[in-house]
Parts: sequence; structure tokens; C-alpha cells
Amino acid sequence: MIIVIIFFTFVKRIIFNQNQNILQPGLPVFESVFTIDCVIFGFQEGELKILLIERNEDPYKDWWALPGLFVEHNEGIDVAAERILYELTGLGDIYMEQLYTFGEVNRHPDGRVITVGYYAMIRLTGHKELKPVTNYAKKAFWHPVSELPKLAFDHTAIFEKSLQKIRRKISYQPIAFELLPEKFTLTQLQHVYESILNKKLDKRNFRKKMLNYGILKELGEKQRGVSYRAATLYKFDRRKYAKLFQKELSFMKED
Amino acid sequence: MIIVIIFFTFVKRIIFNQNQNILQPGLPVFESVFTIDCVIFGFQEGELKILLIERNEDPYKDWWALPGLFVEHNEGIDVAAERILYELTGLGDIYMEQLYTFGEVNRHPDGRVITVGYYAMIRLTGHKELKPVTNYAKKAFWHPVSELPKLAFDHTAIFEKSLQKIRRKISYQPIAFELLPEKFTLTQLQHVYESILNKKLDKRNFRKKMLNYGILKELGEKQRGVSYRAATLYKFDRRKYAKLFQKELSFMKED
DNA sequence: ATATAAGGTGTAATTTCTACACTAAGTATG
DNA sequence: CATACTTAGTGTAGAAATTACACCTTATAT
Repeated sequence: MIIVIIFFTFVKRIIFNQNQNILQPGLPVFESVFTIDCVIFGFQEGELKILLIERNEDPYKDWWALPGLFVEHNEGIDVAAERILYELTGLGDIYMEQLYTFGEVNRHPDGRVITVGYYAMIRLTGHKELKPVTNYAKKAFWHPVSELPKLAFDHTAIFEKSLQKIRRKISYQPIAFELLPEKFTLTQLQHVYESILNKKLDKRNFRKKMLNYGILKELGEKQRGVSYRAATLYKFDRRKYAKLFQKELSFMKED
Repeated sequence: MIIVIIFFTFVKRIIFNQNQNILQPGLPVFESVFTIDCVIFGFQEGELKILLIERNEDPYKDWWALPGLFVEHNEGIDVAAERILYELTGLGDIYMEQLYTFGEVNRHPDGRVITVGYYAMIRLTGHKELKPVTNYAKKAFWHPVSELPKLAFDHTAIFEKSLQKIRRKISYQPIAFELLPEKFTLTQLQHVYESILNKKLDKRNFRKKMLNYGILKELGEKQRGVSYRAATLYKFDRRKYAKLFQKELSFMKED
């Protein structure tokens, strides 16, 4: 009996998945289901938002959730993250970083599912259309982080971890531009910081510090179409930004 | 034929693993094998070391590797990390933090295996005996990070990531004590920093800074059994350390 | 022309960081 | 017991970064 089962198990593997594991006998091998969930931050209407989907599948059908799906056998997890985000929201070519892996036994009601969280901060101009490409999601929608709905699974915990992460990150790397349009004012930039850190910053000190980084390039232009006095527009200088970033990295690598 | 295979697959699941996944039909579910690898830092003979095992199983039999094994279905990954470290090295009750998840397709020669890296910094006094409890490992041994052997799988990359992580970490949190005995001298502490950061630090500035944190308690005692002038011993003040750490956390949580 | 709302600017006090070199104290040796 | 040796232990001045703080300017709307 047992032999028959083992035999069919192997046949199944060969048929369904060439890349399936053939692990040494003697090892207690358990296979698990593996997903990726994405926390995508955007800045819209002066607020920090994240991208949620409305699920179209059980469990948690009709709930809001982070965009997340299963990882396939023939794709690395970084690549999988990009595919998954695209399939559920229509957003492509988004570079995400790994956040944390959530592997509590009961985090998924239907069985053992381990998930890797990814996060990114993106620019919302060019108004990318949100439309799920598969039908695991009914729709995708930006929600302000200040008033998130209840989320499926442990997604609230994943979101909170990602918020902690970007708070830390903007404190030692000036990456807040990623949330703004190409051209932005210093006040807009300050608002991004304030909404991530959730506290007010001093205007003069903020400007002094940002300009001192030396990665902002003042454009000749002013804001257009705004009531009251228009502010100067800046963009960030990729060359100098790269240099600063390298310094940051070299601090980490330090030989 | 296919029906028979599916049937036996279910039978196998029921027999071998009660906790197996029962996931909704319609989803393209691929199961993967899941492991944890641990990077354990220690400080011995004035050097930063990590704990390696000599593998007793294919693939990479007889190679040096990070202690790592499969995660079981009924254990969360944090718990699994502790179990795995114990089984391969005999070290128990070690609190580890998650490092990163490595999920490249071909990182394991026998199939798709995703691994979660964990790391810890531990105190080597009380001379914990290293003896593998299972026979997946022949032995466990401390290796200086300055001259590591070639490691199995992508374990060298995992190690490098962990080194980056602790470098960052000691730069904003004074956690280097974890590597030292209960009572230590400031010079010993400085050596720990120097070997992690891999650069010389200024003695006076280092002492000033450490004492300013206010988490070191000067014991009345001096070093014993040392040639030449004995240095003052310190231990770290858990209460004040906890306070500082809370402040650190509250910076992260910030409401 | 006037009111309104945001843009934009400087300084002083404090704290933190960096660079730098000599004396003190205990052990080992002859 | 005198001397050599080795590590312990200490302070200061200049530079850089951080903080707190308030008013005038300028474009638009009425």
C-alpha cells in the first residue's frame, strides 16, 4: 500500500511539475504553500495611502486585503512579487523590497501558508489605471492608511510592519521623492515626511536639511494653477542621489 | 489515471500529515519545501565567529553549512528556528531574529527550496557544549568570520546579509554586550565593535560614547588573572537598557 | 486696493562628533 | 627591589549637526 502511494506521488510530480523537489529519503520533508503579499504606498490628496484589493475568492471573499497570490515553482520570489502585483492590480514594473516573512501556523484558515511581505513606495502620477488582470480580485483601490478597513488574514500586521519599515527608512535615506511627481515643492515633500512619521516638522529646519543633502535640483519653474502664491519646483538629482546612496551602502559594507 | 493519482495524493496526505493544506479548488497551488538557516554570531579569542555545521546528508554532504533544516507543518517559523538550531548544534533557548528570505529558483540543487534566514548574537561563556542532537550534522564548530570556508548552497550570501544587518544594528542600538560575558571591560567591548565593523575606533571617543548611553554599570571589581594592569569591569544595566530600547521602539511606532 | 493664504528666510544656543597624546598603574623580569 | 613593559585611563578644542523660534514676501481672489 505505502509503496503504491509513494509510487503515485512520484508519478504525480513528474506529470504536474518537472521542477518538483526530489529530496533525499530519510528527511522529514513537509511541503508548504507559499504566497507573497505586497504593501504598496502612494501619496494622494495629501495623504499616505496603500493599495488594497477586494478579494474575489474564499477564504475572505469580498474582504479587503493586500494584493497577494501564490508563488509558482519556476519563479524566484522577487520576480513573483512583481507578477503578483501586476495580476491583481495592473501595476507593472514596480521595484519592491522584501519586508518580512510571516509563518505562524494558523495565519491562513485553510492550512499552512507562509507568506513573504514585500513593499514599495510609488509615484501615482501618470495616473496608472488600476484593473486586476486576473479575477482573484474584484477591484483594486487606494486607501488612506489613517483609516484602513479590517483586512483579511494577518494583513493588518503585515501593513503595520511595513509602516515601521518605511518610517525607519526615510529617517536615514531621503527616499520620500519616490512618492511624489517628478516636479514637486518643498512643502509637498515635507507633507510626505509628516504623513509617514505622523508628526509635524519645523519648516525652516526641514528645508535646510533637505537642501543640504544636495540631491535636490531647483528648477526655474513655479507651481501652476494654484490659488495663492506659487512655490518653486524641485526635482531630485539622480546622479547625486546615487552617490549618496552608495555612501550609505559603503557604510554598511565597510571594509 | 489522473483520478487515481489525485486519489492517492489525498490518501498520502491523510496518512502522513494530518495538518496538510486543504486549499480551495481553482487556485493554482504549488507547494514548496521550506527551510530555516541560522547565522549565530559569537565572540571568542578576540574574534567574531559564526557557528557552522559539517553536513552529514546529501546534497553537500561533508561541506560546512549554516545550521538549517526543514520547517514542519505544525510549528511557526520562529519556533522552528529555535528547534532547528538546537537539533543541529545542541544550543537551546536562543532568541533569534529574522534576517531575510531567500527564494531563488535554483538555490537548492534538488528542487525548489525556499529558506528563511535567522540570526542571533550570543554569549559564549558558560561554555555551551556543541553537539548535534540529530545526525543531519556530524559536528558543529565556531569559525572566525575573517576566514570562512566555502559554504553549502547560497549560505555565503546569507552570512553576508547577516553581517550587514548586525553592522547596521550595532550602529543604532548598543547590543554588542550580547556577545560578551556578564562582566566585561571597555576595551573588550571596543574590540567587539571593531571586529563587527571591521575598523579601528578611537579609544577615548568610544568610551565617552558608551558611558554616555548610561546603560553600563561600573562594578567595584577589576579584571583577574591578567598580565599587566587590570581594567575595571562593567556589566550592563538591564533596566536602563530596556528604557533606551523602548525609546528606540517608540521612535519607530511614533504616534 | 485690500484681504488671504501659503512661500520663503536667519540666527543663536545646544548638542554631538572628531581628532589627537600623555600619564598612571599593575605585572614580569633580573 | 629596581626597571621594563604593557595596557588602563583621561580632556579639550574645533567642526558639524540639531533645535527652537517669528516675520516679511508674494501671488491670487474679491
